[in-house]
Amino acid sequence: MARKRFDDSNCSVARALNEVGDWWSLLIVLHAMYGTRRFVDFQQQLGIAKNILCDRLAKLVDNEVLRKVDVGEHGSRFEYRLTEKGRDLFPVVVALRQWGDKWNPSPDGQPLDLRDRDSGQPIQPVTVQNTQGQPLSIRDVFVPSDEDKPLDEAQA
Amino acid sequence: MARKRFDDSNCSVARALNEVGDWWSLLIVLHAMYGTRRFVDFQQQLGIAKNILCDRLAKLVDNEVLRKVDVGEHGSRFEYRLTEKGRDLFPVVVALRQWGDKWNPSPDGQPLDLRDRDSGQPIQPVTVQNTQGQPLSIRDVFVPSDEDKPLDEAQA
DNA sequence: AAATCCGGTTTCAAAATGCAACCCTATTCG
DNA sequence: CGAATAGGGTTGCATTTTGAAACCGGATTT
Repeated sequence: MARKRFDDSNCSVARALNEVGDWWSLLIVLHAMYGTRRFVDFQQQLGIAKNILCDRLAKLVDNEVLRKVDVGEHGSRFEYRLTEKGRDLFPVVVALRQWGDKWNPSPDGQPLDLRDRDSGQPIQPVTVQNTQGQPLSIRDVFVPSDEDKPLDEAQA
Repeated sequence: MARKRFDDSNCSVARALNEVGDWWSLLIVLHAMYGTRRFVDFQQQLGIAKNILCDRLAKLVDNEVLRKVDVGEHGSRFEYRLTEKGRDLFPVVVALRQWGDKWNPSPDGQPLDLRDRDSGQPIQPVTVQNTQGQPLSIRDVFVPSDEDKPLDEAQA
């Protein structure tokens, strides 16, 4: 049968994965962040089948992660641009990239080097932080709950 | 034909997605972070088919995101526990969850409330930051490169 | 002894995917 | 002008992946 969907799930991670959780969508968003905007460019850079690319772009547009803009210059030209919602995936993409760099470094061995445009300094590792800006591991946090139930049951 | 794989890709996001980029793997990791450890519990909480769960758990173990521990208490019992590599996905999961909460809030309307165990205060939104701890948007960063080539071509 | 739990494997139909071949509109090349 | 090419898709079809449910085998509870 079909892949299970989570539209109605009350877990926001599941709902998020429903929009950008398949193999291609997040890579498309990543490339969009690096400046790719046109159909053919996505296709060539990703090596994705055209029908799948069509489908994913349409879904991302439906989900308002991308906007399809008719740039009527030369015949039918369109650009797929990130919306604010799409740009808001920046921390997710960077965190995932840093994780990949750390645990599956590329043979070529050049990790992501993103720099602050103002200072020219590299960015910091993406972390979960408390109000003081101190990094928190999963063991440093808890889910508050009326009945003080364990974490196992406080989620979805 | 089959889904394309990125094992050999020189893009660490692609490699990361190869390990946790399918529909179920990241949800499994999420539940593991909330404390789920046993096969049946994953199965019931996620509503995943058993054969798929087997496959995903095995892959996560292969990729050293989970460790399979034989807790020989009652017959054949195993626990799947996060490794350090798996725990290191914490910022990714939290960032994704915050994104989901922000842009696709649940009907029930209760966003993630994770709190610092020490202070009891809610955690901050996960952001990309410069060395001073200031949040950076995608427009605030650049990829340094020898030829100063545009971002479009500096990626993979 | 019978029923149940745990962790799987097997079977089989229904999707999702990838490749290649088309299509239509424009633009450029000779 | 006519032909070739580029952009952005759609269609067909074979290969995989997925999901539901059935089955399995050891151990445990009843």
